[in-house]
Amino acid sequence: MRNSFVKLIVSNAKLSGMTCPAELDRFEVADKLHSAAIHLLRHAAKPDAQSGQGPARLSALSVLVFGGPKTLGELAAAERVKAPTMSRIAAGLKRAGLARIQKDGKDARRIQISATAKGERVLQEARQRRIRALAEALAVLGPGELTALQGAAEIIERVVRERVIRAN
Amino acid sequence: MRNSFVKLIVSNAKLSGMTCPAELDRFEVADKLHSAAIHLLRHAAKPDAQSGQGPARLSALSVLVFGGPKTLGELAAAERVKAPTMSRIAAGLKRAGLARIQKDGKDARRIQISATAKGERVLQEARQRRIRALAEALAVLGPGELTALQGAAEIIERVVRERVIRAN
DNA sequence: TCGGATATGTTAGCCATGCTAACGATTAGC
DNA sequence: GCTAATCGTTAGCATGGCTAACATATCCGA
Repeated sequence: MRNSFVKLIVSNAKLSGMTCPAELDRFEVADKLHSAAIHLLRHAAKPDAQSGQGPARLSALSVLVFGGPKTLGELAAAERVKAPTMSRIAAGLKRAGLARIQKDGKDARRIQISATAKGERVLQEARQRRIRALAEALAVLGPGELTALQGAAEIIERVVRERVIRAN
Repeated sequence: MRNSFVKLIVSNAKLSGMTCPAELDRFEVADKLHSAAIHLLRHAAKPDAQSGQGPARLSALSVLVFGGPKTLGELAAAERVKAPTMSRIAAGLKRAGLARIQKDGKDARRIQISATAKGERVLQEARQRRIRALAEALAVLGPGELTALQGAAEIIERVVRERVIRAN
């Protein structure tokens, strides 16, 4: 999936249709952000391989660890994935001993998926490795730059959340 | 792959070992950035599906369009992917008429991969859709927030680039 | 110059992750 | 109670990562 979209102001201008300066800026910022996000995630993803689990499983496991037990449908929705995909991910987590699957007492169609102690440990270790790798990279920054990044992260979350809500 | 690592200050403190406030901040910022990057890319990736090409192909194609013709090895290195993987991606691009593959005159082992006119068009359209989706999301922001995001993107690029160089 | 080492791609085959279609079982609702 | 909706699974397809093993081609040292 690895990427490297070169940032060309020229092509941004072409894309935006040269409408106005504000428009141009948005496109430029969007392009830079996209590239930065790709590079940041590529950097952060490296340590995850050590866990022996794929990204989909780690991600689903994190939902279970931080969000508590979920039915398959809930987990699929949380991960924005279709039910068959999550069915397979859950089976993989169970096979690896990271999650348990129990019947729902009230609705026999449903299943309850929850993280095991081993699952919690594996997730925390993977998370620790990933965040530590990023945090080490951030160690070269001063407090002002850290604050800028934190603010940017919050802006991004807000913007994306608004879009998602509008889309639904 | 979809993710949603919940940000818990408590667990950050646990991860950092409670060494000092600056350490804690780095972990917190790292976690927020990671989450924001995932959500941003998830948002930006949606329009790409319209192109009918997978992300790996689009990404490799962008390298060809913006970086010019490449040998398979060069393209694999640019995408941080092994040769067999890029071999298959290149075959897919050729099959879709987005790239051409020519023999290298000087070294018969090598091949030259380059984007076709159709490839350029398809990439620009996909890129346009993707960046436009992001730019629309950014439309709710004021100039100060845009500037903050741009600065953050530059900081991220700098930090990650330094790490990559150091790792090599 | 020749022959082994190195470099470059390809093929085969594994696994993980996404999807849709089709199905089985269960529950809800009229 | 019968029909329709819901929930999960299975089967099958495509993409995209990997390693191992291979075929060529080039390089380099004896």
